[in-house]
Amino acid sequence: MIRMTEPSKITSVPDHQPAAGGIAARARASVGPKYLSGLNPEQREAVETLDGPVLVLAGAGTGKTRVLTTRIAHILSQGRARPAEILSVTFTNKAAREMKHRLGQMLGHAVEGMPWLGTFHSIGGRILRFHAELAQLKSNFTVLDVDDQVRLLKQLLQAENIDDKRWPARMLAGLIDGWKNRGLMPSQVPSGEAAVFANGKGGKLYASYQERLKILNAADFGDLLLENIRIFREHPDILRQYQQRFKYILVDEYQDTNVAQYLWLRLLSQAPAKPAPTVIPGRLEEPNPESGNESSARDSGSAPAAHPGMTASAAGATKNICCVGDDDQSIYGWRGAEVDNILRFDHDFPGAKIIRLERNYRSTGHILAAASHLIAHNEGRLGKTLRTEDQDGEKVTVTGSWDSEEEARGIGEEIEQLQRRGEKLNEIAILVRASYQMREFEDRFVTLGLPYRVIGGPRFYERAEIRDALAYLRVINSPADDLAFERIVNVPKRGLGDATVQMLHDHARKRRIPLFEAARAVVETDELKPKARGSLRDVVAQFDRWRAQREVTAHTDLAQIVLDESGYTEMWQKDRSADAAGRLENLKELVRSMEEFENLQGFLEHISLVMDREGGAEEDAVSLMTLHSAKGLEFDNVFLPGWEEGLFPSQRTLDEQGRAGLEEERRLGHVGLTRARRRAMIYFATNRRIHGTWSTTIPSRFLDELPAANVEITESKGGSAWGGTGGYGASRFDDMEAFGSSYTTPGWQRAQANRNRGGARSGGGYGGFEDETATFSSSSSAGPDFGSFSSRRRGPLTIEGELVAKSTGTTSEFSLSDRVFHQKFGYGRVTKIDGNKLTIAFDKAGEKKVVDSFVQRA
DNA sequence: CTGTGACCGATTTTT
DNA sequence: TCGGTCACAG
Repeated sequence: MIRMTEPSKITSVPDHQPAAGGIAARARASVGPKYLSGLNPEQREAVETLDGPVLVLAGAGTGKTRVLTTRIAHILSQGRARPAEILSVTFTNKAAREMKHRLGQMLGHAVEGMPWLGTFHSIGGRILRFHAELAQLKSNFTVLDVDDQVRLLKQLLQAENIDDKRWPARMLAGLIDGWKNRGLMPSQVPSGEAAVFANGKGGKLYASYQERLKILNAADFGDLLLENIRIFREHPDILRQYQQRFKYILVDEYQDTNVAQYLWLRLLSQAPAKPAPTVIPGRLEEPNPESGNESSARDSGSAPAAHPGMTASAAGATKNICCVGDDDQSIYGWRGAEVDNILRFDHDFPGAKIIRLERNYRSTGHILAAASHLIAHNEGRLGKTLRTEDQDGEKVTVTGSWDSEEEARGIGEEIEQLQRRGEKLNEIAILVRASYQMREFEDRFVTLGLPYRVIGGPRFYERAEIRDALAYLRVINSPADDLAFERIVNVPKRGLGDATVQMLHDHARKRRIPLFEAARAVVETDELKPKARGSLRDVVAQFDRWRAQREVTAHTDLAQIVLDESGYTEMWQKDRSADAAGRLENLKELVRSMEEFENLQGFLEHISLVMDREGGAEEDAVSLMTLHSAKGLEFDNVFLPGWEEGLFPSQRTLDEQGRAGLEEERRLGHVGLTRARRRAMIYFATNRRIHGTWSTTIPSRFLDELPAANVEITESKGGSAWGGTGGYGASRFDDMEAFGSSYTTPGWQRAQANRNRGGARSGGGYGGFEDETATFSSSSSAGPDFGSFSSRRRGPLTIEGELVAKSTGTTSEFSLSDRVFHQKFGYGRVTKIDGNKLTIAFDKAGEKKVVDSFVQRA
């Protein structure tokens, strides 16, 4: 492995000063090394606490990445480990790149020597390639994308004679993904859960899917970790090898880890077992969520002894693992992230040191106060109190408008106003809950001629043209890649439709050969009509030729040749649709990006893990994105439209996840607010068109949860706020008392009423928060005031019932055909049970899916 | 095998 | 309302 250049290269600035005494010398001085200066005491503690497990609770804008990178620099400069002995994982390629970049600035070019800095999946994939044969794979296995997965599952469904209308392949893909996220191999899936798909065939399908993957020499994303876990468990010697290698482990965004990632980390973070491998205790043995008692044990109080075996053998046996995260920013529960992981850290890693980073360097006082007060309504949290030494700044504004169109118009005007005041468009973002909200803004911006860019959306490697191109290359690289072959055999159109593919399948299965070889054989027979036979023969011949050329042509050139000769480029050139040009551009970009890799093989191995959305983003433009994709970003000015019940918090989340869902939505609100440096502007509309039909909405309950002292209710656009640009008649609002200076909208009133009812927890998902009216004096006193508020909230770290129930998949306490009552839908009868989700036939409201905590026995 | 109309169903997204 | 998927006709 590449050695770090020299310790003395470490500086806190990118320049290369000779640094006579070197870092080590300075480290011994009381001041400490230079890179530590400029850290606040908590940050510094997080960097310097090198031994044992550490959890850094890093609130929004508190310098989390800085801590992570400085910690690595510190480990290296102290000579604690060499670069190749540090495992550092992130979730996204973007985060990994950012860390590499920052490290590069601190260390010079030593980053080259950090081979284990990457995403969970890329590192898992890397490890899996080393031991592929232990997973019945070859080291050049393919990583499947979602399309491939679905296509494969469709075939399995057909083979099993299952109606893929009633039981869509996508749904099965989702289930399998969920199981893999939870670390479950086919045999470990709780039978109840395996049965929910296709009348009990779910588990069997999962098993045969895995078998097919091995035959295809392929792995899906979930396998990259799951197969690691399996290998580590079955081969303690291999595990030990990695445990010995990784002296330090760092994890970014720990609140987003799922069970599989947690298990993976747990395995790697145990100190290497010396004698016979001891069984690693606690959750490791039973990722099986059916043992739902675990949670209550965990919950029932102060007993770290809930993991008896672990405390015994793990005390002092856990290595140096440092997880950084923020429970208040956990917004990916719906895709398998376990807030539990972070909430339970000190149980899982006994003796863990917990460090809170609470000084925020991003937002002004009012914004921070609003965000803190909002999130304080959550119960399942570890509790942090963000503070700033910045000025109060402007209050968070809340603006109501008549409908979503009005809302878009108002925001458009406000943006123009900001622009006139000299704000950069790059410093303005609109964060929506759901992507369908974006359309209205796009329309408006197009009319205004306001440059904007949508962030998120389909990623580069998810685009059809990229996948097609990759499929061509995959078939060249591995002729047995049936999924890739199937994808492009008729792209561009060659008259080789379903019928032909079906017969190739039959052939291939009978002779146990890949589709490509089947095609070669079939061409020699007269089973196909002359036309199809001719095109198929051409295809086979073309691939043979490309494979031969591979030996003598650079891989980038080969790619270009393939795209041209296959007619793929031409297909898009002929295409008259608006995005055809962009697709051709993407193809060029793909070919260009291949240069970074040595050969086709290397390119294909990494591409599915590393490809990212395009960079671009040079010109000045407003950013439009979902709240989810805004995590990790910051802007001077942030617009938060659509704060209405049903949309935000999303009704669906509430229905499906109950209270845990509400808390996750609230965290989303917290994430949104904390994106803003100087101005946060919230909007709600009274009427919104959802799926085509207009409906009247009420303001989000989250508005009620904002502290009055830091919020200003403004009139909708064009009005007094900045002197009135006239233009549109603001008059419609003049009559509405709603937009005066106090909380008097119907929603507010309803909310007040509900709140006063108090206690009725299980009713509508509304908790009763007695201290609603707690006023936050503005933020000069923010520190102490927050402190007292939060410390009142920071009770025992128990997790609210549903949260646990949801994350551990316990089964419902209800049984089929129970008679139940629901606050909103009235009486009904349970017709289906899926974990804690019930399907209930209501007497009046019809059949609905609800979370069990929302109903009571009637 | 391909192009056209009916129909269903609608969050959030990374790897 | 809109867009994707599916059955059917050519």
